[in-house]
Amino acid sequence: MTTAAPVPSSRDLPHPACGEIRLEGVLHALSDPVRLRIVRELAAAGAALSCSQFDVPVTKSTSTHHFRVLRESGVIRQVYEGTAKMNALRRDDLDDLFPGLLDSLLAAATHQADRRNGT
Amino acid sequence: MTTAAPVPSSRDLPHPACGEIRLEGVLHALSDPVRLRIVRELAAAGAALSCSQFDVPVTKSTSTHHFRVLRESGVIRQVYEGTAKMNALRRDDLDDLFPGLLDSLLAAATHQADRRNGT
DNA sequence: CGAGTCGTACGATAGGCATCGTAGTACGGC
DNA sequence: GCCGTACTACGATGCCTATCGTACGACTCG
Repeated sequence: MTTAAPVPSSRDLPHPACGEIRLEGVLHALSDPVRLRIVRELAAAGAALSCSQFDVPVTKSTSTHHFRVLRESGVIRQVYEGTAKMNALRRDDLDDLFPGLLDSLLAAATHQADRRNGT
Repeated sequence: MTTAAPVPSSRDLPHPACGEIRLEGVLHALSDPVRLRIVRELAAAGAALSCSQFDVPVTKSTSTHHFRVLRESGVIRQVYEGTAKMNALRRDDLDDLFPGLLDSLLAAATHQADRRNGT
């Protein structure tokens, strides 16, 4: 099981409540190519991933920055698990707030990537 | 009639071709509250509007800037008609490139506005 | 032609932000 | 206790951008 053995490791991170998530913030978060890529990998994985498992073309400190932007805008949820920091899409919250938006965005990103890959 | 007598008035404006429209650019354009508001008004109107018909809380020169960002990102199309500059959503192009995205975005914006208005 | 309206161009300004490097903290294993 | 790993915090830097005011160009109407 994935949701029943947290042991959340004392360190906690601030997340916006559902009511605090702003559409503009989500769009801004996803308008950066690096962050869009992170979200796409996260959606493709369908599960939480540690920061180091992502394939992004920036240094660690920059990627820390991007993960924070994603968390503070409400796109992902971050939880420490030992030395690793696990990242998960807030799909349920986003689907509740903005029905269909996340799927459209992911589909659009895939569509665009396919087109640029020459079909 | 409104759609059959162009006489485009010599002044032409550069627009990105469909293939040049980037998802990141569209999201960035819509991540600004002023521009999101413009797009919502445009979608609600369902027709082209002149710049001065929008209710935005910025000066003219700033609104010129926002309209240009929207045009250069591929979200709207701008055409001169006499002294007025008509703005129209590129709904067909966007729907073709990113199916369902625009509708999800507009629905999300409306949903959020309703929630903040206290239903 | 002259005046008024609509929108632009340009410069200035202030703030935001993506990026990096370095130094440091938290945790797990030996 | 010590070391390695994972990630963070902080400061610096350079770019982008949202905002404005002012001066100007394009067009319409009298």
